[in-house]
Amino acid sequence: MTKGERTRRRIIDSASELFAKSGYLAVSLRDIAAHAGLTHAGVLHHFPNKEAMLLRVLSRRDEVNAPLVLGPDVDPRKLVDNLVTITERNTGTPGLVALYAKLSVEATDPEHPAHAYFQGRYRILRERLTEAFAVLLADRPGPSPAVAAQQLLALMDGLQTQWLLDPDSVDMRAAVVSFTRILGLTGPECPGPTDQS
Amino acid sequence: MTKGERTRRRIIDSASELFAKSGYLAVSLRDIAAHAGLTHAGVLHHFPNKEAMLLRVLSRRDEVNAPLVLGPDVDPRKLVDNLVTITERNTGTPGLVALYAKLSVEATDPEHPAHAYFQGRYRILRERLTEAFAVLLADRPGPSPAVAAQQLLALMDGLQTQWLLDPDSVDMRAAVVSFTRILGLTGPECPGPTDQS
DNA sequence: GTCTATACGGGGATAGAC
DNA sequence: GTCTATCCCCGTATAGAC
Repeated sequence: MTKGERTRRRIIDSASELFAKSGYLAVSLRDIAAHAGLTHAGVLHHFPNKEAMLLRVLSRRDEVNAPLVLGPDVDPRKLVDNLVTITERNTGTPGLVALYAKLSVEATDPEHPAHAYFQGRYRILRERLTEAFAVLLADRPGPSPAVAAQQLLALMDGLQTQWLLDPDSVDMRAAVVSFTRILGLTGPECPGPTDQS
Repeated sequence: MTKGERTRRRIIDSASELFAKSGYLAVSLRDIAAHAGLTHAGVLHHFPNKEAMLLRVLSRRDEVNAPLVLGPDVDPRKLVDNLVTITERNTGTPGLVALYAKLSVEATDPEHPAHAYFQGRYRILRERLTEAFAVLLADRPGPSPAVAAQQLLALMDGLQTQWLLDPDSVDMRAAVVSFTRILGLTGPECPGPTDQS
């Protein structure tokens, strides 16, 4: 591992920690640089701009969550479980949840650097969920697998906004589990992995 | 109408237009001032700071939509219809949808000027929807009225993100109507006001 | 009351020395 | 690869012209 790679890693670790604690806007390049042990100009030698660092932080998180949903070997029932698990896990990292929520909406602007990234991300997620739901919902009344996929993704995103605004107002996990149950994606037996998390 | 009032109006019109196009953070006081035909210091004569302008823009839009949901004389069934109507209407004003979506997520930050505004907005909406659903869902299986309220609001918000990213990927109205139907808020008869919109 | 001119501290980004 | 110095823009504040 070269010196540059080590420095880049230090920078991203610092950015990740500071972003998660205080959000993207409240943290300056000078803050990150100081935390990583160099000047803000030094940081910008390794990343073209602040936003590129943010995207790097987020994509590193995707490397953790993506296999739970997009992996080749997750069967439909397990995929639904994993979505609940991700929702649970999100409850522990409000900083990162806020970052993702902010970026996905900002990226709504076609000129935004992350526009294509999020377009592709949602398209792939919808496709993957549609496939899984087609199996689980075969011949059930209610929405088509494609619509159910849109709905579940939208629900998860929208719940985050309400939860970030007022954490006590919403139980994200309960709302997601409840939705999978009315759709018929989950049996009424057990709400997921465990009830305590 | 005094000269001051006309200027204030011009400023808010400009701010509304620019915020809708680019979001709150990306638009500067100098941008707004130039669009309204004065200097940024002139703008700050009419509004104490940028935050006050934002809140003024938000409250002006609420004057249109709020009666459809929060009005004292909307009965439960009509309220559900109105939510579908708002969803339909949103399809025609992507700029305003983007503004609200961006702001509601930005405002997740406790330091954000509109934080309290959006906290209160969601709280009231949840309360109002919970009351209405309590009537419509009496003794039905599925989520409690409170959870159903959280879910429907979350669904509407999340659909907007997907729709703004890729308008052809999602039919917001269809997804909302479908959801009200599985909940049992709407009978299977008619999907709402009309099917063509 | 309405507005311009100007200044301050802090932000992201760039140029060029070392 | 990292620094210092610099640039321009931001929100905000004040002084003063009309």
